Amino acid sequence: MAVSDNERSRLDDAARAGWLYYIAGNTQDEIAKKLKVSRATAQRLVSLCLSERLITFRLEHPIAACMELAARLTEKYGLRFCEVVPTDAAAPTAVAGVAERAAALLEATLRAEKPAIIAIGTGRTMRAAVEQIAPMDCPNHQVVSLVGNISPDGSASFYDTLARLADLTKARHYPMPLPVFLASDAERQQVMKIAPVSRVRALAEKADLRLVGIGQFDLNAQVFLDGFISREELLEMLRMGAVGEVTAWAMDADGHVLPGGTNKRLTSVPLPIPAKALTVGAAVGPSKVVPIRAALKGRVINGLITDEATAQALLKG
Amino acid sequence: MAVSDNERSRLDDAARAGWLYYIAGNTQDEIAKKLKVSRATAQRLVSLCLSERLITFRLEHPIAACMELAARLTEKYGLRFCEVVPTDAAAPTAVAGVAERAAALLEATLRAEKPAIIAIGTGRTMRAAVEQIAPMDCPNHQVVSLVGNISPDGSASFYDTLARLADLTKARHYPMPLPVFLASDAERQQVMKIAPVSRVRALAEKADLRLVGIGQFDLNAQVFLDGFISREELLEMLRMGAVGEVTAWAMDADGHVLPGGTNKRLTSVPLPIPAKALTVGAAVGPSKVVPIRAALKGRVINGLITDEATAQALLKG
DNA sequence: CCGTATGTTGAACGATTGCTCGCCGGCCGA
DNA sequence: TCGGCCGGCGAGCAATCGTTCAACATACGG
Repeated sequence: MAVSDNERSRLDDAARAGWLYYIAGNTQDEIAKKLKVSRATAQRLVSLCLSERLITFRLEHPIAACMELAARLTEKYGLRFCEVVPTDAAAPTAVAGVAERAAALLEATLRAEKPAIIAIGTGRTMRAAVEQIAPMDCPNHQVVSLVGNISPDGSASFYDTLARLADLTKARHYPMPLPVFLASDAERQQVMKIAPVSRVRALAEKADLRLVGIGQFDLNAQVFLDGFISREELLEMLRMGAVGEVTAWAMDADGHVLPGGTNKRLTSVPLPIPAKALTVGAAVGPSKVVPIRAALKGRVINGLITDEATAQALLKG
Repeated sequence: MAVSDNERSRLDDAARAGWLYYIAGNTQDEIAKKLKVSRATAQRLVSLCLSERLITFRLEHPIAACMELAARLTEKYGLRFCEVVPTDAAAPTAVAGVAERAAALLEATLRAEKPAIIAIGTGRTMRAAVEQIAPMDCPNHQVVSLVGNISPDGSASFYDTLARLADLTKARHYPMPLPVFLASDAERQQVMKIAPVSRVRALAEKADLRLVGIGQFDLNAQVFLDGFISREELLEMLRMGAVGEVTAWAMDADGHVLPGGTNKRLTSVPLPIPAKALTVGAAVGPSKVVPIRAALKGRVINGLITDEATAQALLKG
């Protein structure tokens, strides 16, 4: 209790420091005086406030060039939602920008009165997006996972996006209590029948918003790097034309979900084609251009969050 | 048109700069390189982004609301000190929160090198504040009472805030060795002259910090409930406009200390109007709103410790 | 065409900030 | 109980930032 009290008051102070710094525009020296701590501590508090995401930045101004790109993408692919953020030339694959927009989308949905069901995928971008969410109280909303949360070694300990999201928002959450891949189609058929799984799938299918990452499907495919599928399987999928994946469903260049290979033992919630509910993909970087284009062509997604450079590349194709 | 284009693109650049700075975490040097401008210009763009409110900060922490309220109260009433603590919805008149802050203020003052004189009032809040003080060794400081410490029945045995404070801090202490009320103005005049009393008053007038409770003045007035004044006197004071009290000095709604009635036989140290030394009032609860507002209006206090709900009510008036 | 008024720019410098390092006090295991 | 470990703290320093200033560009009126 004493620990959590300490913890509490430290975060309180961090929030105070952050408020004084970013909102009231005090210098760290002034903050130090006001909170009666050394300047070094004031600095630590401000930085704690940042790292604990007590404070978040939101850019309100639509940048013309980005708007333009978003409009053209919307037009070209008949999107229901599209946001383009500036590219950071020095770090063209940095997810901070799209993560921030994805977080904004999540927050907007969660802040709505009407109880919403939000389905979410996995990956670096989703993780970063959830990290950006400001703590809030949304017990009326439900968040559900589109992808199994158990890794090949049987642990559920790798970073759990859904749990973190639920933690921050107090929304009811429904993880998919399965390995991402099972051993065979037969095993999958069986498992799909068990109540907790079918319940999660049913919920996911009613989702008002699906937010997913988009992965490349090549020698750097995340499912391969993480050891979910073997090299042989990867190569077979590539032979079958796989270029990208959404919630681990491998797709070819036209966005058709491949009927065989590892897709046969994948437990992710199926992708309605064309996407019915608002389904937003978020990804940046040269290596994501082909997969994103595939997902767009195949109507796997009907919303997109990306950056300027990627948007430009998508429009060139 | 050229102007508005310029304007537009400048704001665009500002937004970009702000994005790169706050969201992507670039330094201004990096931004300067990316936008191909000098660092000075990059700085100007970031600062423009701020001043044009292209970017906003959102602090999602209960403390944020408190800070905001404190800032507004400080502004509205020209305060030198203001703290707002979260309201405990389950116990809107609980003094724990403000007591803790009041204790922190006392401790901060006592911890200072420079010998300080602290004058203190009475009441539930003061008592709770003193209870929160951590024992410390401050023989160089002096604490003095603003209110007599003898109750109507002649005993000095009721809870003695000052003695407890002195006990915890080892500070030299100067109680006011008088009944709170004497029988008449004449008697008061006489008693004021005796050395111990005038010494305490002289000391109190030099106090670096005055910390006082703020009381309502109605049928639940503490001075009435404790039997210091009669029902008839209370009613007379109410007819004269009394709404609240600070160190038992009855004030009207504008914070003017009433010239007659029970104030004529009150022994409390007079309230300099407007308050000169840092004079902090501490109070919480719906019934305290009117008295606090009076004290603020009348410049009886120039510092305040209260809670969110009370602060909100004060700002509405 | 010139001179002035206005505004923008980058260099420079002082202020502010972030970070590293050594120190201290509390906590845990021996 | 004692030593070692760990986390937090402040001193000090290097990086970063904010502002001033003089120079330069541009617009505009004479």
